Amino acid sequence: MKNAVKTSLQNQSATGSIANFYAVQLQLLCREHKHATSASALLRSIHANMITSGFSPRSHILNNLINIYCKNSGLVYAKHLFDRIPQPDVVARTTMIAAYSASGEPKLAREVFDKTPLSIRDTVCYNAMITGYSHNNDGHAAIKLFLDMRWKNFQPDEYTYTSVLAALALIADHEMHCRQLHCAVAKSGMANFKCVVNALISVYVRCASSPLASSLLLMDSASKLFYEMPERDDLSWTTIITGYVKNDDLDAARKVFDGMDEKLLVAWNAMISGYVHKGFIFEALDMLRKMYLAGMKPDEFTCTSILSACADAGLFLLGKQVHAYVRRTEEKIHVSVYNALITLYWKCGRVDDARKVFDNLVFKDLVSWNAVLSAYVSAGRINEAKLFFDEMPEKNSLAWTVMISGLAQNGLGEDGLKLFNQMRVKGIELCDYAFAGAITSCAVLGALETGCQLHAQLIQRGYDSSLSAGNALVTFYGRSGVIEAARNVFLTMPCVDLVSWNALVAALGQHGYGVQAVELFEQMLDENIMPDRISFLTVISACSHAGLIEKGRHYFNIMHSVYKISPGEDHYARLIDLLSRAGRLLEAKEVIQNMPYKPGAPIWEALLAGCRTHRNVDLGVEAAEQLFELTPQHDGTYILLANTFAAAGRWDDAAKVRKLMRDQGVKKEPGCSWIKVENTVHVFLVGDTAHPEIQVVYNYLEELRLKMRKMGYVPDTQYVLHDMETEQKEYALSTHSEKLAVVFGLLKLPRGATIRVFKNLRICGDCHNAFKFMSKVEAREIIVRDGNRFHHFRDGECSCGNYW
DNA sequence: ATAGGGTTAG
Repeated sequence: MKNAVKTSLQNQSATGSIANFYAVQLQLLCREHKHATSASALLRSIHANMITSGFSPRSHILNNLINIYCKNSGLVYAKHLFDRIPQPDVVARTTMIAAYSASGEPKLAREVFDKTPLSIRDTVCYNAMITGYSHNNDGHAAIKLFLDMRWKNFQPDEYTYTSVLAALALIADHEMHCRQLHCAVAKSGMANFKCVVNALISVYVRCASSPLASSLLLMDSASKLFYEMPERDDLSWTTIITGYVKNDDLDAARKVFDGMDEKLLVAWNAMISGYVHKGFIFEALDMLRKMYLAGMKPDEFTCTSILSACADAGLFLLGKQVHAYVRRTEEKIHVSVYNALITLYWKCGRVDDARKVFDNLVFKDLVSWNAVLSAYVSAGRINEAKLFFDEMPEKNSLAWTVMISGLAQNGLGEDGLKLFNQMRVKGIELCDYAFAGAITSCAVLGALETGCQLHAQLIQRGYDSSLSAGNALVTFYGRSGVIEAARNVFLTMPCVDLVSWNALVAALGQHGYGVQAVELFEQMLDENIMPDRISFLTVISACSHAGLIEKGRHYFNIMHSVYKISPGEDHYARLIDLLSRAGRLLEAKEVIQNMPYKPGAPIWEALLAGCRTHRNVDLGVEAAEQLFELTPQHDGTYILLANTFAAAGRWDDAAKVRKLMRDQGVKKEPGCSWIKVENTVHVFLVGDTAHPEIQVVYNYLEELRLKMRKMGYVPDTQYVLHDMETEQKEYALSTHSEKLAVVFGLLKLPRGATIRVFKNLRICGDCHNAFKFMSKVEAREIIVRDGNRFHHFRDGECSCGNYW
C-alpha cells in the first residue's frame, strides 16, 4: 500500500487531472492510515507538493486532507487547515469535532459544533458530537445533546442510537435502566440494526458489573439478546465474551469462545486478559500456546496481558522474553507494553530498573506515572512516592487512591485521611479502593467513629461487595476491637481471599481470642487456602497473646517443613516474643543463638520487652547492648532498659539510664511525651506513679501544658499513666485504683473528666474492674493502653483500637 | 464526516 502511494507520487506527471491525482493519493493514504506509521510524513509531503505545484484544493479534497491529518495525530495541521477555510462545510466541521473528541478535547469539539449553523447541521454532525461525549466519559452530556437533537427535529439513525446507547452504558447502574432502554430500542424499530443490538448488549454488560445490579440476571439477558440475533458479527461475539470476562464468569466466556468458528484475535486477547485478571496464570499461558498453534500472532494487547501475568507470578525471565519478542516484531512503541514492563520490574523487586524504563519512555501516559507511583509505594519508599505524586502532571482517582493506601500502609493514617478528604473536596470520583485506603487509615489511627461513617457511605454507594473495601473493613474492625463487626463483614463478603482470612485471624488474635484465631486458621487450612508468610506472622502472634506456646512453636516449625516458607526475621521476632512473654527467656536466648543468620533489632527488642516483664536484668542489659549497636535511634531501647531496671526495683539504675538519655540529647523526654491524634493531645507519663519522682514528672507536665498552650493546643485533662508495676498483673486494675486515685488527686482533675490510663495490659477482659474503678475516681471514660493498642471504656461499653 | 470489542497502574 505504502508503495502504491509512492509510485503514484512519482507518476504525478503521467496523471491526467491534478485534482483527481490528489484525491486518489489521499484515498490510498486514507485506506492504509491504520497501519502506516509514517503516514503523517507522507501526508505532509503530499500536502507540500500540492502547495508548491500551486494547486488549490476544492472542498472535498480539503476535507479529506483534514480528515487524514486528524487520524495521523496531525491535529495541529488539521486545525491550521480548517481555520483557513472561510466557510467550512458540515463535513469538515464534523471531522474536526471527531478529531477533537478523539484527542480528549470535548470542549473544543463543542465549540466547533456550536459554531455550526443549524441550517447546515445534520444527523452525522450530531452523532459525532454525541460520540465525542461518550468517548470522554460524559454520558449525561451525550444524552442531553440527543434530547436537543430530537427537540430540533433531527432524525436519529442507527449510529445515533449506537452512540447514545454507549453513553447510557456509562451511566446505567440499575437493572431497570436496561429494561427500559431495551423497550425503547424495540419501539424505535432500531432493533433490526446489528450495531444497535450490539450496543444494547454492551449496556447490559456494563450494567451487570455495577455493584447495584445483579450481574447474573443481566448477563443472562445479554446472552439471550446475543443468541436471538439473526446474524452475529465479530463485534457481537467479542462483546458477549468480554462481557462474561468482565463479570468474572470465565467459564461462560470460554463456552462462547469455544463456539466461535473463526476465533478473532480480540477474542483470544479477551480470554487471556480474563485469565490473567483472575490470577489463572497457567490458563493464560496455555491460551497463549493454543493461540500460537492456531497460527495467530500475538499483538501488543496479548503481550501486555502476558507481561502482567509474568509480573503477578514473578516470572521475570519469561517477561523479559516477551519484551524481546515485542522489540523484535513491533515497529511502533506501544506505551501499554512498556507500562506492563514497568510493573514487571517493580513486582520482581527492581524498583530502580522500573524507574529507568519510565525515564527512557518518550511518550508517557497516566498509567506509566501510576505504575511508578505504585512501585515506590509498595516498596515502602513513601517519601519518594510523595515527591513523585506531587510531580505528576495530572492525577486520576487511581493515583490518589494509590497514594492514600500507600500512606496508610506506611503508618501515616492522618496523611491518608487528609488526602482522602482533599479528594472528596476536589470532586474526584471516590471508588471502592479510595474508601479502602481511607478505612485503612482509620485502622491505623484507631479512629473508630470515622471508620464507621465510611463503612456506612460504602454501603450507600453499593461498594460493600468490594473485596478490597471488605478486607480494609475486616482489618479496621479487627484493629478497633469490634470483633463481631469484623466477623460480620467477613461472613457477608461475596468472595474472600487470603488477605481477608489473615485479617480476621489477626483480629481474633489481637484481642485475646487466641483459641478462636487458631481455630479459624485451621479452618482456612482445611479449605485448602495456602497460607503465606503474613498468615504465619499472624497466627504465631495470636498464640503469643493467648499464651499458646506449644501451638505457636508448632506453627513456626511447619511453616518451613510443610509450607516451604522460610522464616524471616519478623517470624523469629514473633517466636522470641512468644517465648519471652511467657517468661521462657532462656529458651528464647537459645533460639536466638541458633538462628541461621545474625539476629537484628526486632529480635532483641522482643527479648528485652520480655526481660522487663519478667524482671531479668542481666539478660535485659545484654539485649539492650545489642540494640545500642544495631540501631541508630536509641530512644526506645533507653526507655525499655530504664523500665527493666525500675521493674526490678533498681530505681537508681533506672535514673542513671534516664540521665544518660538526657545527656545524649534524646528528643523523647524521659518522664513524659505527647502526641497529637486527631484533635486531642495525649500526654504520656512514663514512670512509676508511686515513686517520689512523680512530683518531678508533674512539674514537667505543667511545663508541657504551658508549651502546648503557646503552640495553640488546648490541653485538656487527659493524662496518661504508664504504670509498669502493673505489668504482670494483667487483670489487676482495681488493686491499683487507690494509687491512681491519689495520683489523679495530685493532678487536680475536675470531677467527671476524661481519664486516659495507659497501662501495659495485654488482654482486656476485665471490664467489671474497669468500670468499678471508673466510678471510684468519678471518671466518665477510661482508656487503657497496651503498646500501640488501647481499650476504651465508656457508658458501660468497652471497645479497642490502635493508637497510631 | 459519525458507532459498537481487546491491553497496562491498586
